[in-house]
Amino acid sequence: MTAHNPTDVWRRPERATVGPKPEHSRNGIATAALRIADDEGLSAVSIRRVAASIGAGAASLYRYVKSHDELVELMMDTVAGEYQLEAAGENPREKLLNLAHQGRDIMHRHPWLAPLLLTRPSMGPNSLRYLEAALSALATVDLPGPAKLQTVAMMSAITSAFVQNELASAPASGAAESATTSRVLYLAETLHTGNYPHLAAAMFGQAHSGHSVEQFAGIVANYLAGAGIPG
Amino acid sequence: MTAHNPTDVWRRPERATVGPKPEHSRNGIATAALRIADDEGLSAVSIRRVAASIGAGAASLYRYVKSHDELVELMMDTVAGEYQLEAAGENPREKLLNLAHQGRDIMHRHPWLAPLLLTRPSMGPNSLRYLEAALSALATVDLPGPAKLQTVAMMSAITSAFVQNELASAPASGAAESATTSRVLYLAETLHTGNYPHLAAAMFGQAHSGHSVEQFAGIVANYLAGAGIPG
DNA sequence: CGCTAATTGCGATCACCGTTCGCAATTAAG
DNA sequence: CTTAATTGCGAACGGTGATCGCAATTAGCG
Repeated sequence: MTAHNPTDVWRRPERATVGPKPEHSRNGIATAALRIADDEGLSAVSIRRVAASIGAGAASLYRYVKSHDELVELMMDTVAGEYQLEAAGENPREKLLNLAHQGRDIMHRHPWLAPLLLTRPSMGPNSLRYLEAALSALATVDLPGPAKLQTVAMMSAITSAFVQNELASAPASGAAESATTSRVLYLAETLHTGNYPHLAAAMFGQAHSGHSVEQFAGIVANYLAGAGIPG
Repeated sequence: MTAHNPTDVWRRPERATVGPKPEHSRNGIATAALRIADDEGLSAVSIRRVAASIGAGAASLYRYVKSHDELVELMMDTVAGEYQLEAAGENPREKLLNLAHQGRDIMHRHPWLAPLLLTRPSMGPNSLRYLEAALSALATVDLPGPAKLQTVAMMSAITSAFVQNELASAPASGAAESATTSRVLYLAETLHTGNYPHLAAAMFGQAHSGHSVEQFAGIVANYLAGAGIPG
């Protein structure tokens, strides 16, 4: 019956008024989880693993976090704190573009982030501060509130999707290498059958022209312009 | 050492040349898994659950599918078969828009799809046919192959992200209801603190103006126009 | 000060999960 | 008819998220 929501973490006080001093903190736990995710991927972030990495018992983590999803929520909000929100630009479009570039950098630093952002909303204080900053950049724009919200959401989605493409086609390291080559091999086989002629033609074109950053800037800027954000 | 790739399903023959007749088929398994996912969500699609639903032992499923990921791959390709690829439009932009609308409909029929499409590539025959059709719509467009590919990928990502927004803000049914109201409640609390003024203002604007379909069409059309797809 | 009530850490345990193994039964090919 | 490959599957392994109950700790109150 109690289908807990991950965002409930933010409604609970971090520290109780009575009882023994907690030996750990949300921040410490989030940082530990973050390091594991950066090093070994999100799937390595299990309750037991994180608990062990800070020298705690598995069940103890549940004093700080009510579910695994809440742990992830903590992680997401922690990295959302990496934004430099005061950074700005000449006009609304430039300001948003600035945020988008920062988002791309953050997702490159934390490869597990992009899928999460595409999959679930994050509502921690840092995430809300980011949203607030993005909307603040649109303060002078004459658009209904929900439209502004949607524009920002769409920009974030585009950013995440783009980064995920980048990461997927990046040089696979170690164990993931065989997986990637296996996929490429299968694709090569399939394309040689003669079905999918347009696909075959498209993939044999010259590799991406220009740098990835510029492509990204172009796509986002173009989207914002079309959405009515002045620049 | 053997880090299996989900796309390996498509390299194995469905049926062996010798041995007893299989009692099931990839299609039957995919259909059963699909029904479960539609009814109870993707998390209900476990090997044991699917096996039981077709009257098979858990270990038997591994004769058809080498991993849970391959099962998901089967599901994704099955729903990719719901596209009507011969449907068209007057110009490239209209043709792609047509595909985007179909994609949106499919994701509405199968709420578990959008997150998957945003998260992993699908390379089954039906998925490739879809890609081929989309690229075929761009045959007359003067753009390098990789750019066409990226445009299609971006359009799909935008579609998935948009649908996920739609589904998230849709009337939550049953058990998910409490989760949604809990989130709204937390948001209301937080906005009343006075921080996040722009956020508060944006959320109190009139609800989405116009129908969702039209917003979707506008966003996609605008993106395609900016990407240089003639219409 | 001492008592009470709340809170912490956590070992043990539960219900699942994906996956592997070994074996009996079935079948096409030589 | 024999042989070799393939199927179905019960049993088991290691791992997961989550819960429970208990001993230890602590703030606030009388």
